[in-house]
Order: sequence, then C-alpha cells, then structure tokens
Amino acid sequence: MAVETSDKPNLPHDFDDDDDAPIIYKRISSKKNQTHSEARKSNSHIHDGQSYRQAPNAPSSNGQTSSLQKGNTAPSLKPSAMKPSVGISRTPNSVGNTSSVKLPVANSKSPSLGDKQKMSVDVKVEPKSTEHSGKNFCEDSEDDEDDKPLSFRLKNSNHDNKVTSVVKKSYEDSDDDDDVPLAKKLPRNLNLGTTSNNHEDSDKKPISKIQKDRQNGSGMSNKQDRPSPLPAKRPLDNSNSLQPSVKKPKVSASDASIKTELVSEKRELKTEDDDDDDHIPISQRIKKQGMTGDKSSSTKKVLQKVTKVNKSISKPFKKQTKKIVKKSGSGSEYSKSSKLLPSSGDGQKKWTTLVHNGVIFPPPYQQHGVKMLYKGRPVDLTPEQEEVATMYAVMRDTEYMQKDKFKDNFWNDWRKLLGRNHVIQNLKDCDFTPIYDWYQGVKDKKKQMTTEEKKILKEEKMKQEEKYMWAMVDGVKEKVGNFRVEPPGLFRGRGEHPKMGKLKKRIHPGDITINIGKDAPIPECPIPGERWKEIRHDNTVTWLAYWSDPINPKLFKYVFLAASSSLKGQSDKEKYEKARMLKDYIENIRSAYTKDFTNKDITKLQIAVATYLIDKLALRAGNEKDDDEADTVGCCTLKVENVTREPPNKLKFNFLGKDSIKYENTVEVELPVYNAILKLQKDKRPGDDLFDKLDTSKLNAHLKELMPGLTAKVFRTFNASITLDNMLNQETKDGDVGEKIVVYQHANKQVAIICNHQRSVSKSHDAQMSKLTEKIDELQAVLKELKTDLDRARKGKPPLKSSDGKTKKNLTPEVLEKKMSQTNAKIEKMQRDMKTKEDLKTVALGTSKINYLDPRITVAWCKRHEVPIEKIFNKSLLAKFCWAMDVDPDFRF
DNA sequence: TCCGCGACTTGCACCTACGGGA
DNA sequence: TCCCGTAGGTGCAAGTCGCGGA
Repeated sequence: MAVETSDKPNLPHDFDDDDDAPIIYKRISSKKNQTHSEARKSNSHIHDGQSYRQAPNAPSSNGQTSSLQKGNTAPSLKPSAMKPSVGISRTPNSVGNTSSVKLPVANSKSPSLGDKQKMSVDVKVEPKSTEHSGKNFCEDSEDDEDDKPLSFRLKNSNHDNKVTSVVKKSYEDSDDDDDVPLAKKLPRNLNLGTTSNNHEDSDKKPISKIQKDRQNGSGMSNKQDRPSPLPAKRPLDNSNSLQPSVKKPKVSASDASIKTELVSEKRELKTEDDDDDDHIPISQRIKKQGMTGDKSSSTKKVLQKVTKVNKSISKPFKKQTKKIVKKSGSGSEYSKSSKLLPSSGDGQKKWTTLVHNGVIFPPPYQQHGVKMLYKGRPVDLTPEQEEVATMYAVMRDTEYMQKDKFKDNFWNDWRKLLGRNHVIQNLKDCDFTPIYDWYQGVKDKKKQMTTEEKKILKEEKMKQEEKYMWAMVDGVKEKVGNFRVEPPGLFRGRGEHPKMGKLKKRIHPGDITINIGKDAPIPECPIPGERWKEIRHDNTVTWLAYWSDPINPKLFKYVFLAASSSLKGQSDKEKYEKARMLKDYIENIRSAYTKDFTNKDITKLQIAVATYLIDKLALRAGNEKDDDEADTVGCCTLKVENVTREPPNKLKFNFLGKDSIKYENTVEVELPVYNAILKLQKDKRPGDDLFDKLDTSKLNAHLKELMPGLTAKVFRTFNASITLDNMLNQETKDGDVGEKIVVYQHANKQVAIICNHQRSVSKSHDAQMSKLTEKIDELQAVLKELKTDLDRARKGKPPLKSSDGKTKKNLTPEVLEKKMSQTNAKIEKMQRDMKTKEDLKTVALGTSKINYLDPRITVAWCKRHEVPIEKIFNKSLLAKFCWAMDVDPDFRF
C-alpha cells in the first residue's frame, strides 16, 4: 500500500493524535473474524478465533508512525530522509569485508550497575555523583543514533536540532558503565558461571537409578513431617551463590512446615498491606523514609519486601563482583552485571533445596444425566461419552462451531469413545441443545449466587488449593505459577490449527513427573490408589512438575514458579541486561549487515536481510513448523508470497504470525534491501521460502558471533525498551501526574504497535462509542442552552424555559460562565476518552509491559518525575518486577 | 550438520471482582 | 442498588532457543 503524505507537522508530544508523527509505512486492517464475535455469548469455555486480525492504527515498527487504515494521512519521509532510517545507510565502518562486528571500546572508569543497585528504596537516595562521570555515549553522534530504535532515527531526521539535542542530552545522562563493551568482559565472566562445584551429577542419573521407594507419593505422607536437613542458605563460596538461593533468610528451611510458614508469611503480608500511602511517589517515599523513618506505606513495604529479595539476589552477587573486579583488575560494568549469567546457561544449578506439594487435579467428572438428542431422540451416554459431549455442547456459541476442522476432529475423537456400534453414527444428526440449556442454567445459578455464597465457595477453594500454591526454594517461600492440572477439554488451537477440536484427555498422576529436592518429602498423590509417573531431583531446571501434552505428546506442559519468584525475576533481569548490551553493539551490527546486502554469498545476503527485518520490524525469528501446527510464519520462514515489492523501495508484508495474528505492514526500505528481496524472490514460486538458505539456528549462530548471547528475540526486547526509554525522556514535560501517565501510555502504545501486540475489539465497543457520542451531543445541547442563558443574563433578561417547558432558575452570568466551562471540560474529557478508546481498541498494551519493557526504565522514570509506580504497575507487575524497584532514578536503558 | 527434545518465554482470550455512575 | 465497563488474574496455546545425539 502506498504511503500517503500530508503536511501535518510532527508533534511528538501531542498524544491526542499520534498519527501526526511521520509516516513511513503503514499497517492495513483486515480483521475478518469480527462479525462472528457478536454472536457469541458469555461462556466459560469460549475462545475467540483470532485469525486474520487486523493491525491497529499504528505507527510502524520501531516506533515509526504508520498511516492508518482509516485513511488518515501523515507526512512521509522523502527518499533523502531514508538515509538515517535504519542507521544503516551511513558509511560502514572499517570492519572489513566480513560480517564481523567491531566491538565497542571498553571503559573501566564507570561505576557499575552493581554499585547502583546497592541503593534501595530503604535508604535515602544518594546524590548522583560518579554515575555521570563515565564515558559519554554521545561523544559520537553516530552512537547517539545507533542507540535508538530505527524509528527514532527516522523521526528525528525530520526534526530540528532541538530534538536531536534532547536525545543527545539524554544519552549523556545514560553514561553508566553498562556501556562498557561486553566482548572484553565476557570471557572472564563466563568463567564465573562455569564453576561446577555445585553440580550434583546424581541429579542427572537415569530414572532407573532413582530410589524406588520414592517413586510415588502415595503413602509417603509420613515423610512430610521430617525436618529438612538442608541449610536455609546456600553457602557463599558456592559459585552459584549469585543465584537467589541466599536471599530472604527469614524463612526457615524446614521443609516440613510449608503450611505454617505460609500462614505466618501471610500474616506478615497482611500487616504490611494494611499501611497505605500509595499515593506518594516512590521517590518521595524514599525521601520521606530517609528523613522520618516512617515505614507505614504499604507500597513502600511491598517495595521493602521486594528489595529484600532484590538485595538477597544481588548481595552475594556483589560479593562475587568484588572478587571479579579484584581478580580482573578492571571495574568493567560487564564484569559486574555478569552476575546474572551463571544461572542462565542450561545445565546450571538453579536451586539447592526445593520443597513443594505437587499439583492439584480438577475434580472428577460428575454426570448431569441430561440427554442429548440424536435424530430427535434422547440418547443414553456413559459418563465418559457425556463428558465429551458436554465439552462440545458448551462451545455452541464459539467460532469454533463454524469450523469444519473443529467438528471433524471432535467427531473422530468422540466416535472412538462411542464405539462403532453406537446409535450415534454422525455428528450432523446430533442435537446438543438439552445439554447446552442445562449448562446455561448452571451458569445462571452461579451468577445468581449471593456475594456471601460466592465468598464461601471462594474460601473453600482457597483452603483446598493453598498448600499447592507455594514452594520453598532454598528455604524461601515462593509462589507457584500454575499448580492446577489442566482439566480435560477440546483443544482450542488458534487460527486454522489442524488439531482444533481434538479431545484433550484428563491428566492423571500417572502422567505427571514431579521435580523436587532430594531430601524433600515426595508430595502425596492426591488421588487415592494412583501414583506419580516419576520423581526427579533435577536442580538444573526450574519446573516443579510436567506432563506430556495430550494433544501433541512431543510437547510438555510444565508447572513453574510464579512470575514474582526470584528465579523468574533473575531470568527476567538477565534478559533485559542482554538487550541492554545490544545497545553497545547495534551500530556495528547494523554496519555489518548493511555491507552484506550486496554480498554475493547468498547465505550471507539472506542473513543480512533477515537481520535487517528483525531489527527494523521487530519480527520474530520464525522457527520451522510441523504440518500438525497452524500455518504461521516468522522472519526466517517468510514465504515469497508474504512480501510484495512496491517500487521504488517499499515492501509490503502480509502474513500470519504467532497466534495467527495478522501482520500487515508496508515499509520503506533502503534500496539495497529492496534489491536483495527482488533477488531472493526471483525464480521462486509464491509458496517458496524467501530465505531458503536460512533457519533460526543459522541466524542465531551468526548473531552470536556479533554479540555474546545475541539471538533474534533480543532485538524485540531491545527495540521495545529503547523506544520506551527514548519516548519517556523526550516527551515527558512538567505537568501533573495524569499528564505524565498519558505520556507513558503513549510510549507503551508505540511499543505495542512495534511488536504487533493486538487484541480483538471488545464486543461492546461500538455500543460504548455510540453511548459516548450521545452523551457528548447531550452536553453540547446543554452548552448551547447555557450560552443563550448567558447572553440573556448579560442583558438582564431571565432565562428561557428549558426544552421540557420548565422555568429555569435565574442565574448570574458568573455562575453561567462557570457552568459552561465545566460542561466544556466534560465534553473535552469525553472526547479524549473516545479517542483513546478508539485508538487502543485493537492494541494490547499489557504484553509489552509484561515481557518487553525493562521495568527499570519505568521505575527510574517514575522516580524522576514523581509518578507513583502503582499508577503504572499493578500489584502483579510490582511483584514480578521487584528486582527493579531499587534502580537509580538516573537509570537509562 | 541436522534434528528432535526439552525448557522456558511470550501472547491472547476468558472470567471475575470491583468500582463508578445512573 | 443495580448495571456496566474494565483491570487484573488465570488458562493454556504457541512461540524461541539451547543442547545433545545421530
């Protein structure tokens, strides 16, 4: 699709209309499934089909604002403006002819991240000092550009020098020693993580060698009372002490007393939560506490709590860091931040002691006895047959019922249960209405329950589940993520999944492998007479249990710790550190792939173009897929037909990505890229692979040569986080908290668009918009009437009768003016709300916040601008990102 | 080098509790 | 008090990527 142009100025801080930003390429909407959704009723098992969903009105990837399917126009970069567009048309540096990347220069002067992290919310914020004494990353304006996502460079290329200088300043501020190159430091640090004295090889021994008496949980409950011989803390001399094992010593390691521990922990939490000064920004609370010693803020307490965890993660790490620095004689940042690396590699010890209670199973099926009809006659079904029939019946209002594949797969599996000689011989003659109606009744009853009844049920459920909700990891109580075994059901694959409708059979203890500490009591098997499939003691993995996916036995379903756990937090932090590391390498990586756009070696050419697309468009890597999976693609698996050339230099992408979400985007590219695509498409059929010499392994292997640990995925995190960081720092102005939050949401939205995070339009969206329009119309009528009254009042005349004929009160002009301004404000607010609602109707903001945006950017920004962190992160995110809460306010990604 | 397994992250939809407005 | 809209929690599907064995 052609890029439309307009003379609209680019107003980066005008959030009411982000379409004003320069348009380089646009996404086109093509949601096909919208209409069906209206037919759906609320159903506890309903899923939306998501295929062919449209892209939102979106700036294109990397923050470049795209034009809209609505036909909005916006300025487009002229060809000359393309130069900075990916930062790759600059003269390549002297890397040479190969794709190798020149590594950035190290700087050993800068203080470490580790040093910065010593500051927690518990202490008074120290004035910035050495933070800014390090290398100035903006010494070279090219560095400036390369540290930004492509979009920013594009955007700024259209800006005057003011913008550039703002960016430059912000990067001057970002001169922490994270900027120190990793290549120099990595080897040293890798050594750190490779010490093996903590490995327990026995954990890897074959199943046959696992103690037989511990094979299942039945009758093992006596062991649960046995006090654990394991230490509460992992010794510091353990090389893996960098891991969270030595955190929070407050909880005893007694593995026999999880329950007691839970209760006490709960009490503690409750007390803490009773306090409340959530409205105070973290930064203020830090000051407040520093000055007054007040410890009453609930959030502060949460933060204190999480800081404890954070400290406990980083404390041994710091010790380790000291050692490293001493050893290496370098204060390099990477040495310090590499504390995170030891646990990241596979085969590394993740925990020392692990105690948990296993998993909870869904209740057994209870027959309802409602008879479905076959050829109009009631049919008797066994409980197993009825259970599956009910699964199908309750999906009547979903889009799956429009799909033959779903029905065929269901029929094939159900038929096996029915048996060949069953009276039911085809699905077409089945009428599930009686079961459907019964189910609606059950739902209605549930709805009609009083709050009290609901509360009782909830409490009962809590009581049953509580023991499964927690695990003790190295003596620390951690929440378990998904301790409930998935109930049986019909598989709801997304898009056109070939297995949709297949029966997902019930999982039994005999399907489940439990992973637990060697000395921990084996969880009692909750189903009498059954036993676990296997007990393992593998401390190199983080899962607590797994079973084979009944739909695809090659795959596993795992039970992990919750996102708020230290293990997950640590892994998260590593992820962001890696993305942050890319900032130091990106310039050279871009130079390298730019050179290869004309490489005669076809593999190198393909690697270059693929890397460019991943960098520029934040595409996913694109692993190969089997025939029994939905037909979706990523970068490496793009087909010729997924990319259309639009002369002179535009590429139109159109494919189904992860979750069968449509990716549709037209983008201006550099001419060598355009020509390379032309070359790659030549003599190929539409269904052929565009990158036929490439797969994700090769691509990632290449990326690893450019930066340690670099994979395609890192570019998404990098682009998302750096976009947020830059936008927040460029666009935040003085103002009230509300205005600052709008800035944040705007940046969040841009990131969601870059990552193509979509959501389906709410069923009630149109109705809500109509309501808002009506209200605005009403208010405008009121405004008109007030204006008439004001004119009359100024002339000393009484107001006219109202529209319903009533006599109005005689008001002074001042009062009328005030009323008018209030009404105007209401109208403006409603209009803003409408616009936001419309803008975000297809954009999912949550995914990027949870997975791609380095929380330290957000926390630091909140501290700098006195925005309460709770305005940005909900309770779950606060817990998930506890490790980021004590970041320095000056932190930049 | 390829391939499949295994472990983990990412991602969207559904459900429900809660809060604000009528 | 009820209704409506939504945020947050949950469920589970669908990705990514490292590793080890053939």
